[in-house]
Amino acid sequence: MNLQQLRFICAVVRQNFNASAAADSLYTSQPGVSKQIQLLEDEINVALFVRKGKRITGMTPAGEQIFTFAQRIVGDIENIRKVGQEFSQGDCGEFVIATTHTQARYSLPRAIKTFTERYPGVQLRLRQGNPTQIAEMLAAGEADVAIATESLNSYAGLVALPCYQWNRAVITPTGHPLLQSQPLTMEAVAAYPIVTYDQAFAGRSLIDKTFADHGLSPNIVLSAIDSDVIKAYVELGLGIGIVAKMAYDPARDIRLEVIDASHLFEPSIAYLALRQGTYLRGYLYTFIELYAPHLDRSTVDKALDSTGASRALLPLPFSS
Amino acid sequence: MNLQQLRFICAVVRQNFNASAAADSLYTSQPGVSKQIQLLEDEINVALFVRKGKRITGMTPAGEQIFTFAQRIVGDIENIRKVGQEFSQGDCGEFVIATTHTQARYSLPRAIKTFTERYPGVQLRLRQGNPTQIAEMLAAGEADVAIATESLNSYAGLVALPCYQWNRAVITPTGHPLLQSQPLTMEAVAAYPIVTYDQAFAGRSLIDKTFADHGLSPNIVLSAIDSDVIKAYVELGLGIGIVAKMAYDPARDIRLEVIDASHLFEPSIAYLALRQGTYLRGYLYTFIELYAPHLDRSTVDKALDSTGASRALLPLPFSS
DNA sequence: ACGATTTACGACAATCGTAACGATC
DNA sequence: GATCGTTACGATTGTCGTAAATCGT
Repeated sequence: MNLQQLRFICAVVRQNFNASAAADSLYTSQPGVSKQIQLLEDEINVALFVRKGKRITGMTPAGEQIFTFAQRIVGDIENIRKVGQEFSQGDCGEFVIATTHTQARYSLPRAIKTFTERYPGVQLRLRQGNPTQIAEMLAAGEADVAIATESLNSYAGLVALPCYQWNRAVITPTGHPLLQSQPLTMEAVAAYPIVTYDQAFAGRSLIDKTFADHGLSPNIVLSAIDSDVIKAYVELGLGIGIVAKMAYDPARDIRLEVIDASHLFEPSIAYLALRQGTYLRGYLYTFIELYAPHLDRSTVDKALDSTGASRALLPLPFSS
Repeated sequence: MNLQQLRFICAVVRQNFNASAAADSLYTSQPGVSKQIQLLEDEINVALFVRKGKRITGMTPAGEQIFTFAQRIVGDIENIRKVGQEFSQGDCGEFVIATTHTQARYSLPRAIKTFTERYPGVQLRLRQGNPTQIAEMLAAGEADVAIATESLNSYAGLVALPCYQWNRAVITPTGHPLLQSQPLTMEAVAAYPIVTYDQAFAGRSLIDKTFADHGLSPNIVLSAIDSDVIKAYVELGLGIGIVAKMAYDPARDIRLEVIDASHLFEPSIAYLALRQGTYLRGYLYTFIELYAPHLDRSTVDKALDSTGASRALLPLPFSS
């Protein structure tokens, strides 16, 4: 048995039981992958994969059990590498944040600016995607942290930490009639065509739910994945926008006006997610605390090696 | 990086930083061990061991961190092997119980008899030792379970499950004057020379504490590690014995008489310990349930992957 | 001076990639 | 017929053990 064999198993599973794709993802030849897997199966005397003729279609029960261990092993190998870097290179390395446009554009810049100043040696990379992609990147080890509002807690093996609450605002072109209706009501909002986030983004599901709870069927004329696109179309007069309040910048958005909608929609919580059982480089703790000051090192550590049950025990983040 | 290197690290640590002993324990040459460790140190760019000249004396901080991961990896490798055996060989394999004489002689036989009948293919081995040795055997992977009354919970990485309560009895030669003093008191017991368990065995510490709490200084003329030796010396008239009640067998011990001492000493609890994070063969669950019926599979699983905090949540065992 | 670790070197084994083959959809 | 997995084989690499050198107690 050797590490390569375990890596191959994990890759084949991750690539939906496609050995060729697994070989590509590990920059090696496909026959090598097949052979090593067979060698391992011979050694432990159990078939790991279900084969239909020559095609791999799934896992045996034994394979599933072994896969969980193999996963943890390759994760630990990665951890060992990180410890090595931490002690040899100190504050150098690569740091990949998987996040959504909204977070990247509006909530992260301040923390990232301070971070890059403090750690000039750390190569910072932002990878954008929808919440599902983000969770997959994190789970696959392609990112060190994931930051988003939704669907980070559904993935097994990930731990989501609440970072901050945020509220929504309605944006309109200047001089829009909605600006007169104070206080703002759901009914008033629903009377106009709406531009807002795409499904599965930035709490869109909560927006839908709130309208539904009021018995309203809003006319969503356009949905987009990022606030800037939404703002652009609102400026064009396509409709009013519902966006994260933090996305409105009075200095820049001179052709838009904003109406606070905190009282209409429940606040959403942005989460920062980590893989369970990963070794965190020192600068990662610093970054997390810069981004969400209540998440200090010991809090993160506690959440990280708990089996997820303690998520509810985490301190509630401040409201903003 | 490869598995052998990680095995070597674990062995060197376990052998108190003696590379030669580590090599022996893994049936390989010592230069190979040194070389592989150096290669790994080069690869991750960090010294793992502190060397005084050419002698290995300890670990660096990085080494300690890496060691914990290496340990888990080699454990998981073992787990994978076990899964393989479980599915390929079914009810075959080796099963090592590390335990004390008292447990082996008096509490285990019934469960073991049923077990061996049900699993004729399983090679059962009993390894005796004092509680510390037992815990070490288990931690080192030389045993699958450990069963003892004391000091199994002190070891990190082990999970101790309460199995049953047991009480003590005083044994005397036939016709001993102590048999007249009913009910039995601590003072009456302390009036005679005593033969009982050795330090660190079978709740000896509790016996000492109980005497001390009564302000008594008993005359312990002999201490032994097993009940049979104690009984032999009591038969010879060396003194009265304090033993586990289950150690008295009215049919065999015809030259001895017994007085229940359950009201004098708090009951002790026998624990069954497992390594955290180990994969348990199916027959192991069966054995545990045979030995302690309240420890069914799901209870054991829960205790096994919790971080130890849930020990207190386990159901209290029945009294016997 | 002895025990323990590192260095050097040679034999062996394992892995990897290319190429060809067989099966499945 | 295109994709996917297995088999075959040669080149390379890496690992292991013996022997010798070096260091520290």
